[in-house]
Amino acid sequence: MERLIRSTQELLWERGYVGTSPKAIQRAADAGQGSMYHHFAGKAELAKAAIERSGLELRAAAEEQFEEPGTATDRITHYLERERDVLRGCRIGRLTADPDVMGDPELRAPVAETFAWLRSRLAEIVAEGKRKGEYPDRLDAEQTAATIAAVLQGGYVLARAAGSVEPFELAVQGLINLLPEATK
Amino acid sequence: MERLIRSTQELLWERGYVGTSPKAIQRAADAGQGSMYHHFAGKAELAKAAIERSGLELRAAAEEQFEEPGTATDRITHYLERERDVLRGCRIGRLTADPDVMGDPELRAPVAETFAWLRSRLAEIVAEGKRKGEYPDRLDAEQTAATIAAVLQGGYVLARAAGSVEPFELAVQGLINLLPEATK
DNA sequence: GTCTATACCGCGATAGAC
DNA sequence: GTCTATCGCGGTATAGAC
Repeated sequence: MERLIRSTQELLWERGYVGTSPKAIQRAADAGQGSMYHHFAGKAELAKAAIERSGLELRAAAEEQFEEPGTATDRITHYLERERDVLRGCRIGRLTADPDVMGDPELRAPVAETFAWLRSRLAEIVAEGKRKGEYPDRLDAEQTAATIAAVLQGGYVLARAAGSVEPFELAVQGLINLLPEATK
Repeated sequence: MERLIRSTQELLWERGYVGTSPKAIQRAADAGQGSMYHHFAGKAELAKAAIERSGLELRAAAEEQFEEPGTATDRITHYLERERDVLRGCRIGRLTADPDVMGDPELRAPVAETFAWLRSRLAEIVAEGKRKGEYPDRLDAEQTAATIAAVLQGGYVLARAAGSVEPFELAVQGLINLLPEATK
């Protein structure tokens, strides 16, 4: 049952919801048909569990960087430059392309919540940077937070399109260079 | 045949490659089975034509903004703020999530080329801004170009996740505010 | 060129045995 | 709880008539 969820997470990441069949999940989890349908009502319910799990993991991984000591830019930079499996893309952001996920409120909710959390967490950090004089007052925390999150998500897209991590790294460095710096 | 391509473009945009069946295309194009397979060897070939077409259209639409008069920031801002069907996402960027597209060199090529073009075109504009003294020398044109493209692609992702254009608009404004300004 | 018929396969789920 | 059998449906393609 744990294996079913983990396998579903992997397959959703790689192939999305539409591209993932119950049979493929069972194969990957080394579980039988009966087992899967005993624990979960169907594909959607299993996907829901997997997406929620992935959302929690994303938050935990991000929070690790956010809690690092240092200035706001330090923490944001840590987060942006964290080691990532860039060419696999974002497990959550990916689902945004899936009409069956976006069309089902149960599946969509964890996706929406994950990004809502991420943006508000980033906004807190930017706001703190403003309070401490690291950033000018005119910098809008919500806007900047959205920009940071977007660069990551878009970086994945560009990298996958190019088949190379380069565009991702360029985009991230480009953003870091644009962030206001008190020290320069 | 023209209708087949157009319908495929629409369906790929909405449902992706995996989620689009030949039958659905035929329905949308009001064409028969035989007609489709007469003109195209199969789903992949038709998709290739549709993706190439969408790539050309994306380039044409972007070039329209890039050719506007004004400073580099003006032109970039025009491009970023152009009216878009944000919640539908990017027709090309979307395909990046599709393993069957990324796995087929024929289908992947037009996706890769479109973004390669976009980034190099944006880099030219940034470079011109540097030459004209609008941007400082230390601004890296390729990095900044990647950042701009990423904000758009990521903005779509965030907007779709939220079910609202707001995050897209925040991300775009956040980026514009981060761009160096000679006039302020 | 376009139509209809046909084929084979895998999807997603249910049923009932063990 | 897990297994196997079975089901109806749609995906993707081919064949041959018109």
